[in-house]
Amino acid sequence: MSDKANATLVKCAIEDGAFLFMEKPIVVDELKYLWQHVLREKARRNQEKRFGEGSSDHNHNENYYQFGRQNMEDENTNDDMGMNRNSSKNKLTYQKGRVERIDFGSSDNNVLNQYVKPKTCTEWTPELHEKFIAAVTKLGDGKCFPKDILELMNVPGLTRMQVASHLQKCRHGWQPSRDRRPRPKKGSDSANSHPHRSKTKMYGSFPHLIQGSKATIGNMEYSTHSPGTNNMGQQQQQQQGTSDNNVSNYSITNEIISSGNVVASDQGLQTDDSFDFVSSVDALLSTDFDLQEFDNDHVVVSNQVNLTTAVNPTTCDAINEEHDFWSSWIAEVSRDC
DNA sequence: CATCGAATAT
DNA sequence: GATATTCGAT
Repeated sequence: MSDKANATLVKCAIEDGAFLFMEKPIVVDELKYLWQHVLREKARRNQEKRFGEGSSDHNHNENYYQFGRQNMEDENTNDDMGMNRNSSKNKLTYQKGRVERIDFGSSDNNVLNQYVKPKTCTEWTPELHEKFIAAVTKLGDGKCFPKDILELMNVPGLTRMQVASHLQKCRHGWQPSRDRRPRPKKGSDSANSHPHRSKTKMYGSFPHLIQGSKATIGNMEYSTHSPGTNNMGQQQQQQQGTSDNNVSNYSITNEIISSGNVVASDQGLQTDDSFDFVSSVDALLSTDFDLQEFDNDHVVVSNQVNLTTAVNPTTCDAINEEHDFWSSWIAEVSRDC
């Protein structure tokens, strides 16, 4: 996984033995399809056993075999495929803050949101920042605490940590250093509505702008006065990601296609939105994904999957095993996310 | 025990 | 540079 997903990187990963390259942050919808790759590998190996492995392009796939061995046989003996290991920590490296999306604007985008990869970071748009400023203003100097700000802002999905982070940024860039009260070790507190705050520690201070310093929110510059007069709106929401790579890679793309390993796109695998396990197992039997279109960065698979491989008893067993495992695994994952 | 916020990581 | 996360402090 990487937060960069240009074709060159993907190619390197694949050549190094990766089975599938995923762009971070991972979303559950992409994860749902992972089991198919495991199953396919299993099926492939079953076939290999029966027909002998020295047959064709064994060399070319050396790394690929190793990958399979480590990640499947090992964990089969564990019988939990490693899911119990640091289960809480492991949970997909699916970090809360990273997948959150904040839309306090238009409402009709729920459907669309299912397909759009969440942004990695909260973007403090001018609109968001205005709410922040409003809250901070209302609270006043000495009472600007993330929790209170968060409440006043009343933005669904926004977290206290994010507010705290933003507050910190504003204080750093904006606060005159002279106003910084020292931060001594201990101190008995007595005043204020916040009983546990030391007087000396500079809690809840109002974000101030240093004279001459620049602070940007979204792409607006803010000065000490009237932070509200900006109308840029949110224009540049999500552009980047489509361009930004300098590699011309039709050949690379073709390699990926012909190697048959990678099917990934900006929007996740789009073969089956309903995620039906039974039909997905069938789908697994085919390694002939139909490639419909691609750009420099992505390969998109089509909706139709051809069932070209015959089913045999051995394969069926393998399929059922994997099916059961991934069913529960994904169920668990879904629950926690 | 919640949460603050400077320091640090990403 | 902006945002997220950590971690000792309160």
